[in-house]
Amino acid sequence: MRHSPPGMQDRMAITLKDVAERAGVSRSAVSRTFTEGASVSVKTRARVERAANELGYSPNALASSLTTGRTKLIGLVSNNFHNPLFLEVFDLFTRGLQDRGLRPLLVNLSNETDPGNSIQMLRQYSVDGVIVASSTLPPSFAEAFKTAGVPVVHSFGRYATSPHVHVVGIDNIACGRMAAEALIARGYRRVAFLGGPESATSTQDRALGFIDRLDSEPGIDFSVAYAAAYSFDAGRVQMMKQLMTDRAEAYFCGDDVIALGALSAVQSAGLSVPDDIGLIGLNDMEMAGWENIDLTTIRQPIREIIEASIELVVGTVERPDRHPEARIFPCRVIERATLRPRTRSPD
Amino acid sequence: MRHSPPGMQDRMAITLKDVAERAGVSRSAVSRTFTEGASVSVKTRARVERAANELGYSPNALASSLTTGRTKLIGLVSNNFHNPLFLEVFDLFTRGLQDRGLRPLLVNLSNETDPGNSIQMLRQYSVDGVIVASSTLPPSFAEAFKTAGVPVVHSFGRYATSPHVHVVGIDNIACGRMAAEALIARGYRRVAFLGGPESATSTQDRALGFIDRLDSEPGIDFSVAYAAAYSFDAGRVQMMKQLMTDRAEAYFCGDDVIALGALSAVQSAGLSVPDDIGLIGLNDMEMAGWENIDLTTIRQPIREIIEASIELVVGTVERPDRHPEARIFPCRVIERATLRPRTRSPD
DNA sequence: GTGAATTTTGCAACCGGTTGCAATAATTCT
DNA sequence: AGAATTATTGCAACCGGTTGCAAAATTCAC
Repeated sequence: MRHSPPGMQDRMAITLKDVAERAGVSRSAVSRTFTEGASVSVKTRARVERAANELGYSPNALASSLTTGRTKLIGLVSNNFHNPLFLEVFDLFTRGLQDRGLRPLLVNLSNETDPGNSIQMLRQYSVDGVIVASSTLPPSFAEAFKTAGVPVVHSFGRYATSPHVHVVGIDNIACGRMAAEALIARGYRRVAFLGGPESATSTQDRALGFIDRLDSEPGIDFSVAYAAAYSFDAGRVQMMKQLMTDRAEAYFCGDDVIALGALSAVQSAGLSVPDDIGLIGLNDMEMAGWENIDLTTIRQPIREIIEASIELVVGTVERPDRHPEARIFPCRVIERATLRPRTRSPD
Repeated sequence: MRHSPPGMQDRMAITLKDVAERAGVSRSAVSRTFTEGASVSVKTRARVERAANELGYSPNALASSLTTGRTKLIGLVSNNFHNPLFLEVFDLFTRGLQDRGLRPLLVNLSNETDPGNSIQMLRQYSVDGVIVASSTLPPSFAEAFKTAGVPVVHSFGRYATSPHVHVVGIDNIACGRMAAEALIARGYRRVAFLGGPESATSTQDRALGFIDRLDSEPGIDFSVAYAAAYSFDAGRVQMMKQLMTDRAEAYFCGDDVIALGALSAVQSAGLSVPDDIGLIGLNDMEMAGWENIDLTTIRQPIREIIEASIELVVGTVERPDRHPEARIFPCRVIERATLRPRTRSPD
């Protein structure tokens, strides 16, 4: 009664040995049948495959990882679970990894800021590599993985001239300049940066570039403010404050989701965009293109960034001593409806 | 030169044996030190822990799974990577699982519809259990896991009176009725259902309930339409069509994200909400509360659903023969600004 | 201090695979 | 056909842990 009746899926899984016995071959033969490029005659292979099918066998990836040293597990760690952009990011990462036969082990470090725990747990699971997908974590976070001997890529990380780990992303300083440029070209004279959290390197760099470009432009007034997080609420709250105090003609928001929050604040205040206030975001997330939002923004090529990240992590798994690399992708302004038209033609 | 200098992290990981040698005890002793409730004297434990710290040892979870039969890996499978609600869902799932020492292995089946591959791969990785988080997959999908002997919970799945697998979610039929009720109470006489994909059980049930309630209400005209997906674009496109043909006074949208698409279409057409057209969504995703959206909607208690799902999958891992259960959580209307005020008081 | 009861410990086998190596079988060449 | 070469196969050890069992060490009771 307890022992499953014939034909019924048994509780415990079928193993190599079962297949070997059924096919009348050694366990090695079975193993070889399922290993790419191993030496098996067509005859045995056929026999094994038949037996395997009849039994419904599929090899245990974890057991084999023990000897091969590869789990095909990739840690995907992020702390961005409130920015809708990251749904797209997770979509692309999971698909991209799956397409290469890799499995994402998702780590949410919304609370944590210390890499220690994540590193420990990801090592326990012998992940082949790790992708840190976050622009709000410091470079040291990703570096800690490297120090621990885990191949790592920091996606959306800070571009350093001599990086310690692989970084894939954009040149945030250049983006800041680009935003300044866009505002100048539209004749705005009083502008401001409405950034994400000040501690994020991405925010810092965007501010840097923005300020740098404006400094070299005579007759422009500008200010800088930071939202508490890359989130709608934080953007809205911060924009509310701006509206009460020193209101600018146009804002460069450090992220689309902050721009959306700002937009909401502006509308609540009974002002209109772009007539009263201009807004430009950064990212070009899906929602930015929605017709009732229609946000002018700087597009960050996330598909390319994610593809490159995966490629890089795979490469590093194969050659762990590979020299750290920074892959930076160009951004460009997407013209929509939250800035007034250009008054100057492009340079 | 090749062999790492003392003090430096060696390429290959530290194993049980290394620790045992250093501590001068047997491998069993080390294993026991790291196993909850095993018999070790305080003295050996101390010795082992010291050695382990010095070497930076942490046990290999995969190797131990081989004998314990538990990986603490939970497959989290979904096909909803375009509905912002699911970023919240993933956030809550990953956090909830992590808090219990479980690791989510994320599976994106945006393309796939056949459970075969996912089942195979999740079995290869010996996941302890699987959570299918989707309202657009048929019950048979989750059942296939069960048939394969994998503990499974279907979150956001269809409520069946005699379920074959654990289901956690809401009573979609009741929600449909609730929506109808809300529209009736506000005096709308020409109403419509603007659902998600017709193949999704959630859509079907919401339609069912909606129609059922309206059928029993004299003097109400209603129609039914379906968007191609649970996405903004699909909602917008479908609403455009509605506006060209038989326009209703108010729409029950099968999901918030569809409601947002519809809202966009309405606004593009130069109409206003709720003056010209009323909208009620379903889910109450974060964005629905954003002040410039302010969508009236039916709240689905996702925190509770996710908590229950995790609890249920954990329970099923412990007792695989546990009787399938349906946990249904109540929903309620969240009053915001996309329906005109009630004309009747609540019953 | 002695014997019994209880803890702690190590041995060895096992979890489900992989792989170097030597033995065997199948081909190829002369 | 026989020797030389090449392809296939099984054995046995190993990957990094766990665990039943019996031996050794402690603790307890008297």
